[in-house]
Amino acid sequence: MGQQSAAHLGDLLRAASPAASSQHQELAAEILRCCGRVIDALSATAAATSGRKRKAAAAAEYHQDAAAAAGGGTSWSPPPGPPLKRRARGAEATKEVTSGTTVDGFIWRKYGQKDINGHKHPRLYYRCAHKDQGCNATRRVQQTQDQPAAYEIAYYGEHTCKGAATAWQQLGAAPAVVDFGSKSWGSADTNRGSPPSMSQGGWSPSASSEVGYEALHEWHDTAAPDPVMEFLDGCFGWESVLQDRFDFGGLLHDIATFQ
DNA sequence: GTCATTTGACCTTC
DNA sequence: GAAGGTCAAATGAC
Repeated sequence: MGQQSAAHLGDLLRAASPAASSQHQELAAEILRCCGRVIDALSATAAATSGRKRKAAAAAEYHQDAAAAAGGGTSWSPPPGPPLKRRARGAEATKEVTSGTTVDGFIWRKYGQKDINGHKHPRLYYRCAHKDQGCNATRRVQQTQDQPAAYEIAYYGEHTCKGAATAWQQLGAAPAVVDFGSKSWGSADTNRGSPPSMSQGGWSPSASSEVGYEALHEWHDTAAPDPVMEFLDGCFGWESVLQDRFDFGGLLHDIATFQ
């Protein structure tokens, strides 16, 4: 999507000023190159992960088949049939290691806790609070041993609930710039104004991304609207994503979240 | 009274 | 049989 948007930007710049300087052209080309590098890196990461276990490889194979059947899309759903009582060890997951358990925009409900062999701290199990909507997303939180302030979080399944999507829409902004650092933790009726699940550590957006976005908006609100500005309006969020959180684990999760 | 969390039991996988 | 993941009754907070 970023690649297409960058190409679109190049077209708009050419249309806006046919005699545009080579600097503009070079900038658009650079954006396209960046997108290409990101996609290559993500593809390599996915391939490495899927090759670790037979089951993961099988899941990747299913993924590819499903994507092909869907016309090249990248999202997929688990195979049909009754849900497994228990997921296989080493099943596909999106993992990230964070300081704190992070607020990721979803409301999680704890459903279990288990002492794990070789781990000093118990493993915590969460599922999406919108399970009643058929959302089967779960996450597993494990406090690391060597770094007590760090948590290894594994996400399983996709969010199919409406809650997450509508939250973005209601805030009227690109997902990347939603202010999770504020007091608005999900819906008030389900969460009574408290953070979703564990809150130690937490996460708040960097000042640069939040202030930067507002400043850019203020700047461009004063300018005359034109196609280029409309395009940029929809893309400011991407800038803060890449600038603030450019680690592949987090990026993979961001992508899954945005989908 | 309602809802989220806790925790022991049960189920599945290895 | 051990270990990990989930269920569901009990418990506590609001």
